[in-house]
Amino acid sequence: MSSTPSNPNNNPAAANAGGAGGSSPTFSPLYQQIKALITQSLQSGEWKPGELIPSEVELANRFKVSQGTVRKAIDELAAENLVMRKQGKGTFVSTHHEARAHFRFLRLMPDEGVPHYPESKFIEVKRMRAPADVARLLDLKSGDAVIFVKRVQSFDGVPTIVEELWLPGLTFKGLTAERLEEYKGPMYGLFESEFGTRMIRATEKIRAVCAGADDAALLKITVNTPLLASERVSFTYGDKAVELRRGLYLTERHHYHNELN
Amino acid sequence: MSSTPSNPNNNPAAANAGGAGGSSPTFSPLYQQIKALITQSLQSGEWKPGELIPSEVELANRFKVSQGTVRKAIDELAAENLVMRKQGKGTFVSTHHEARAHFRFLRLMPDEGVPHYPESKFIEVKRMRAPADVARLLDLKSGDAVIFVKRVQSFDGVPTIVEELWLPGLTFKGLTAERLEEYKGPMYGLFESEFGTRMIRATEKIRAVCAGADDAALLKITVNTPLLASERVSFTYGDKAVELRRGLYLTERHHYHNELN
DNA sequence: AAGTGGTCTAGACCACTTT
DNA sequence: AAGTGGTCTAGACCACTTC
Repeated sequence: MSSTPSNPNNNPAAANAGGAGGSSPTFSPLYQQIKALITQSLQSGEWKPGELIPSEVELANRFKVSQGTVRKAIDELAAENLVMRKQGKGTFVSTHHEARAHFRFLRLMPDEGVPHYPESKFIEVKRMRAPADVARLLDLKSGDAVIFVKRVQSFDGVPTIVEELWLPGLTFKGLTAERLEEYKGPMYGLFESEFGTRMIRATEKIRAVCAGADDAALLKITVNTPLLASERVSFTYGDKAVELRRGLYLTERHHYHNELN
Repeated sequence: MSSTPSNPNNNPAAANAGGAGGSSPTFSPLYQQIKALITQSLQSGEWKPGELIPSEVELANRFKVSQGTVRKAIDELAAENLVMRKQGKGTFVSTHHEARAHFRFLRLMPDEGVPHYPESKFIEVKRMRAPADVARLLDLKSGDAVIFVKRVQSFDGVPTIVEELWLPGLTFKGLTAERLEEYKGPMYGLFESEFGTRMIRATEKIRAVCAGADDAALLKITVNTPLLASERVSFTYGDKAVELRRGLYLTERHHYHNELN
């Protein structure tokens, strides 16, 4: 009946994820499909951390959808910290080489003074076979190759954190103590630049423990000093676990900061 | 030049927050103004926790803006957990009387098994004058009346949490031990229903400490057992602090769970 | 001036819930 | 059938950045 030329939303299926059209029983909103396509380009490295991604208009043309649909997709990616929007300039792929990204994962704050990044001293870096518990958390098979890292971090020369890390050997092949020591800044920045693996999310379990003899020596504290113990599993795109990190935090001049929303 | 009748976005100032129009040097997007108006209605109790708020169409008519603008305002309120959308039914004011709300603030999870809410045993409830540190965190004057609460919480009969709370006496006038004891469920639910004060956000500082004699007795553990110590300040609308809570958590069969995004 | 993201509108249709 | 939120489009204009 309508004589107006408008014929919106014929859902041209222009942006399907490349599967066989029609046989898939699962449907999702267009903007979710667009979001998935953009995420794929991020994951594949088509657009690298720190780089500009195509403008909303260009993506809308490419995917044959309206700018508003692309916008909604990017809105969600921005909310998940995968990209950052800058008015007048464009949308950039998030990177760990930024002050603002550092404190998303470093939650230990000084009781007084401004937060800053600690210095690292590496105690041990070696290849080994994954123990059962590590393999389970990293979604590997027991005995698979992993890289083990142990380090102490200090704030203003005061040893405060002892950390042990396990990384999948396949993903981080070639990681050496020298490379770690010469790199300044968060490890996640190195992982992103050198190994193309970007941490985007993590879960953490925290408890209180007493310092053992070894850890007490490293932190220069007395045995049985109470410490925060954190077990963190980090994930990259596709919810793939790529790091297990167990840390002990001295909380005499620092605290773990959290926001409950 | 355009002959089309469309004259959108003349920004009719229909939805200004009631201030003197024109003299204010600060401008904000329309949807932010709408969001502020809706928040005011939430804060004033015009729409109470659990209730349905007016539909998007009705709010759009009321504020003389498009439905899309109201939608964007509500989108943000939903992201902040102030309201909950339910397709086909409407938008509801969030409430602490819900299973899904409980675990936003209770982060202590069992190492094994499904999370559930602990039972409370109240040790002490009294009115007192705010010590300096409490007053500072609650934005009161030192010596102002506060209500002090101390309780022990148990999971399956195992004492696990010792908590001390300080509440502004003015806001929580009439809070008694009896009322607390007969109430089942999270305190935030009681605060919301009985005192019209809804917690919407909190910040937390966490450290590791050793159990002292008193706390060890309450938790039935030995002195010097390591415990998680949490200091939480909770806020209601307008970033007003309304609770200080200091908790000690036994983390032998539980852990503090956190998601880093 | 041109390009980018940010806001706002108007209208269509869809999915879900209730009557 | 009517009402709600959810998706999608098309187009206008604004604010900011760069050329």
